[in-house]
Amino acid sequence: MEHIGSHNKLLVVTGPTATGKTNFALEIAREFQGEVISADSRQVYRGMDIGTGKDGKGSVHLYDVVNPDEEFSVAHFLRLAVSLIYEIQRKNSLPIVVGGTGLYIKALVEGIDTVNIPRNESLRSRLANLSVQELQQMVPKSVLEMMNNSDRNNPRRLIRKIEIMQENQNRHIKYHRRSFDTLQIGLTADGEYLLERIIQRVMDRVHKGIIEEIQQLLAMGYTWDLPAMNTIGYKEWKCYMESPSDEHKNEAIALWIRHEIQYAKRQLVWFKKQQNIRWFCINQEGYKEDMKRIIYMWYTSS
RNA sequence: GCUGGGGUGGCGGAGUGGUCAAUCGCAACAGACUGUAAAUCUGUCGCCCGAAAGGGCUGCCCAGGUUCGAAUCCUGGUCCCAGCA
Repeated sequence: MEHIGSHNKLLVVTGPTATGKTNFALEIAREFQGEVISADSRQVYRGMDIGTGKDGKGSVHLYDVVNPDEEFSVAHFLRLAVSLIYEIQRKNSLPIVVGGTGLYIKALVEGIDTVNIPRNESLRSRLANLSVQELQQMVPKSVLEMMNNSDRNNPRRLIRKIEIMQENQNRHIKYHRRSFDTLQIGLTADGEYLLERIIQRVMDRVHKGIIEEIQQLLAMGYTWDLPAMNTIGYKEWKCYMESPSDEHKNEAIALWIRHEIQYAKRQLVWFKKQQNIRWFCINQEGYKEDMKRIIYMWYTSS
């Protein structure tokens, strides 16, 4: 399992939505003999293609790995991605992880301590209807004090904390960071330009048939309360699906665009704190050549 | 033209004499984030001074009035909506 030299290289392409990450990654894959792995929490769902923008379907790993009513999380991503990376490296190819799900990328690059502690369904169902205050009372003061204010008020985080505490200590096996020789490329764009691209892309997806895609998902029995359906590009259509009209359609599109913009901003907040990402602005002349130069230098170094 | 309803902060929408710079939702802005992360959560959100506590100013269509005190009551104006003509 030892990887040396160019055999343990890992290229990561990340950044906010609508910056052309996937297409760029596919281009690099062709030029550098690599394989693309998606690091996207929504592209894993089968049947959700248009709304999640699965470019290069057929030549990207980790698209379509579960059905929309199945569970998926960073832990699943990590297991799948790590074994794929090893496999690709073994073939002497370059693994290229591309995606905007910041947590997934971070988990892959920096490791994540408690991944080995799985969900405890019975515990979760017991806690499901408790209020934030009740949940807070279940975690020790010392732990609570270590949490920041927003986490302390976040039921999901509290439940996870409780879940972790319930596990016995020996399950606390830390996830050891794989020591990949990693280069992280970040793609971004000026505010104005990013907005234009987002709007353009939403309209494209409407034309490509997002409505039909959702109708199909609903026909297959998937419901609006699934986490998968709580996805930008899908959730906005609930009202329209229940009573189709031009008005509802326009509302859905407007909402979708807004959510997409908000999402991009949230991503940027996250990325601002991530170290070791080499950023490139896509509305700058020659950015692609610069990136390729950097990648080439890294790729050929030992 | 008559009758009824209504005009509140960027928007939607509470409030019907004091505890109201005005619940709440949305938007906006700032931020958090280690098994739902395209998710979830936090803070700010009239203007000015202040790190904060706090203080000052303007304010619920407009103009007057009643009252110790009005977004809330009265009068007039104006605009919108519904019903009747």
